[in-house]
Amino acid sequence: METSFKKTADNINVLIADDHRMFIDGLKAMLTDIPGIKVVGEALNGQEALDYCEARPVDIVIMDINMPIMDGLEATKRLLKSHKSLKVLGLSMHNDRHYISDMLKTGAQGYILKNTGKKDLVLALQTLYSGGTYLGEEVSKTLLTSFMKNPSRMQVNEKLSQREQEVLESIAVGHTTQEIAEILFISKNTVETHRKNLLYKLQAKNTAELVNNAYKRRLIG
Amino acid sequence: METSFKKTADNINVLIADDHRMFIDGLKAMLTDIPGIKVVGEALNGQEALDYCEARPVDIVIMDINMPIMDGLEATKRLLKSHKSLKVLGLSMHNDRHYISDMLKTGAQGYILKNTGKKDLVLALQTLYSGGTYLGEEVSKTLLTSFMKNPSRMQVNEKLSQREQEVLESIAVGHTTQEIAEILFISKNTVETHRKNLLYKLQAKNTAELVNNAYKRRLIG
DNA sequence: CGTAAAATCACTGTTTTCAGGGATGCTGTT
DNA sequence: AACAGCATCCCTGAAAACAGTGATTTTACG
Repeated sequence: METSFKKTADNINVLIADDHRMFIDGLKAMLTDIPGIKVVGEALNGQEALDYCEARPVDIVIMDINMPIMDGLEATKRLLKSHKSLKVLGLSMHNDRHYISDMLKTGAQGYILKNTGKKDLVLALQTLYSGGTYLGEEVSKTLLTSFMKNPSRMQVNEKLSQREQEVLESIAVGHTTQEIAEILFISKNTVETHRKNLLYKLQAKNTAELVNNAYKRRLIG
Repeated sequence: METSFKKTADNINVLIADDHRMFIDGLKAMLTDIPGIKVVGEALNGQEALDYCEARPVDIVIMDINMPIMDGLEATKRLLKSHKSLKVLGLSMHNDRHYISDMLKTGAQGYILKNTGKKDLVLALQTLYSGGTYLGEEVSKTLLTSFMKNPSRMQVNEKLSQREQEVLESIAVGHTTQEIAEILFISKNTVETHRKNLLYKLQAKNTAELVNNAYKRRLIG
């Protein structure tokens, strides 16, 4: 339970994590004249976001998903583990089912697209701060149509193992099974097994579709 | 001095074209306090940028490459055809050789990444306004290393024919040569020839790399 | 400690891709 | 008329991918 005393007069301390500095600067400039919201820091990758939150109090992290060093998903997971009261507002340019559900599964309380306007951004921050969940309009639609289409199938085989990921990337750059075997110091047979599992997990019937689906699900790119 | 006031027309009239409204707002906020630069308008796609430039005088267009309706390349081409004195500053998050060279070939006088800071952005705008060309530091590096690696080959085979494009897309979604032949009502041999030419043009050694490279060059996706 | 998931390896046989030639007709341009 | 580019078609042989099974070892976790 929260205290009976609401701290409405207090500023919401916001940390922006995005690898595009221009975007950070823009957001900061955009939020300066919003009363009740204060951008207290910025981070160019997940690791920096973690470091910052260790050092200073933060209410909400606006978290980009695609970042170098440590991406937004991993950063969110770790952040929420150590800072229970922290809120994370997922931010991405991709209105993609996998993106959104990954972020929400990880514990983010909100998800907005980069084409969101100032108004909705502020609304999202306020909603999260008061304990709610915010999804942009387009995002909600995507999630809904996604649920409609999916008769509960094909949910199990979502994540790839470490090894599968490595094989996938190697396939994508054009290596043959034999070459991959040599690169990873394993048998050709093993690579074929991984390839087989990849085809199944990504519902592809050959390498071409495999790479294509991997791009669509942002497993590579 | 001729007049007590310098011509305020010294202001650089900037139009921002980007499909992410949040980014536009951010940029605008970021440039408001820069003397000599004035953001006079915004466009969410290439078509809007064209329309705006027809209606009002613009010095520089900050042009995102990936936009719906009409992308930055096409918009730049058309803009420069009708407005000779206009400058275009290419903007993208991709530090990719093909992106950069496409944009420059189209006639853009500058190219910066979305992780550019305010300082460099202003510098870029001023450089372009005074007739120069501006490339960000990372961008220059990419271009240089690209030239180093490329002993002048592989420039000719840039564009795909209509048929090749169709075959490429069909390959990407997982169809086999035989299936594509049936879909396009042509012989299997013909499809194989197209596939062969695609592999050559995209410098790939198999379908996996083909799809991968096609994504990188934005031929599909 | 048991179990499940991941990673490893193996074999067989069919299908597909890939490399390498060569050939024709139809465009539009010079 | 000559030329380049595109689309179409054909053939062969080697290499790789794919389908279908089965099995062992390692690792992670409750």
